[in-house]
Amino acid sequence: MDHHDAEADFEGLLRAADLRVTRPRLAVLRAVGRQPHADTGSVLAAVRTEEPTVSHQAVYDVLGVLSESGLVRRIQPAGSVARYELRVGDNHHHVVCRSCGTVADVDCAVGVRPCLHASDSHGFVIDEAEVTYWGLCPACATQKSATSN
Amino acid sequence: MDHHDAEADFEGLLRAADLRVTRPRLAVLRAVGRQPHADTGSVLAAVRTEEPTVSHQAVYDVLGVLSESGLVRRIQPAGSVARYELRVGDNHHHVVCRSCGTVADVDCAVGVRPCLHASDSHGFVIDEAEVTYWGLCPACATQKSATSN
DNA sequence: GCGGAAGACTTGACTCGTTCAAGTAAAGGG
DNA sequence: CCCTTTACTTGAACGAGTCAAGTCTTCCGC
Repeated sequence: MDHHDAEADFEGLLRAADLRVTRPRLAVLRAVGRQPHADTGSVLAAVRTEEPTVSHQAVYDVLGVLSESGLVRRIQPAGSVARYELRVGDNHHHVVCRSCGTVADVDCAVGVRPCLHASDSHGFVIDEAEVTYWGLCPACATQKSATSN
Repeated sequence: MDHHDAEADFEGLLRAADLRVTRPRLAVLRAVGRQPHADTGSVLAAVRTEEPTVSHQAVYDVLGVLSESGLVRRIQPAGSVARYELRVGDNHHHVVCRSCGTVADVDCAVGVRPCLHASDSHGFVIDEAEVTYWGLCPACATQKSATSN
């Protein structure tokens, strides 16, 4: 038991996923954990505060393998670049601000995965239902109503 | 009543939306109607079969204003370029093939708009719930199971 | 601990969907 | 039919993401 009780055991997660433990991977996991819904650029910047020599290609590669392995989740709302989060496996959803692009988590209203079944799926084999709510975040909503006064 | 009974009255739709009626706009509407879920490049190609001199910028502009006016709907599944469809206002959803990217329509399981309500929306003012189902299309599904034999 | 093979990272060029900017052409109200 | 508004053309630019070649690390087996 070390002094990082509150932090996830990223090294263990990587080993459990049969992935090599490297400084860039640990730094990316910490960065995504610290800043949920960060885009690649933000992750890169955050990583470089701890590991200044990490290349942008490494961050793309790492985010790619972590996504494939299910250690991070990649989301990409229309009109946005790819964003990443550590919260995986609970099938939660997202609400996106149409004005500023801010993303927030929304718990699944149904709770089972996939949490919706399509009425007619055209023969597709469906494994996930992704829900994106669109609207205005509190800040943009008050701003808009103030402007229209 | 002209000889195009089966076709939508695109000119009327444009006028109703307070948009000028132009040859590029009519051609884009026809193209999107013919080929639902087409990306910008396909729309451009289709438009040029009728109007060979239309620029690619014009297609971007037209798709932009038609989307804003609600005459076409823009979707952008993660990892895909923007796609467009004429079917608007019925809040239907989409199923996307993880393997080949094919998109198909799925009727809304609930039927009201927004068809889901978030349990805790963090103060966001939500106006739409967009559902994307992920899986494999019939062709890719049979291909995969054949390969793994 | 140590060596070697598999895999990760660095560097730098490049692709391509999309946007920007300036000038020309067309729509449609008066 | 003219004039103003707004669309469209042309051509350059942007930026997220990818590709490719070479170097460095990880970690397994000894």
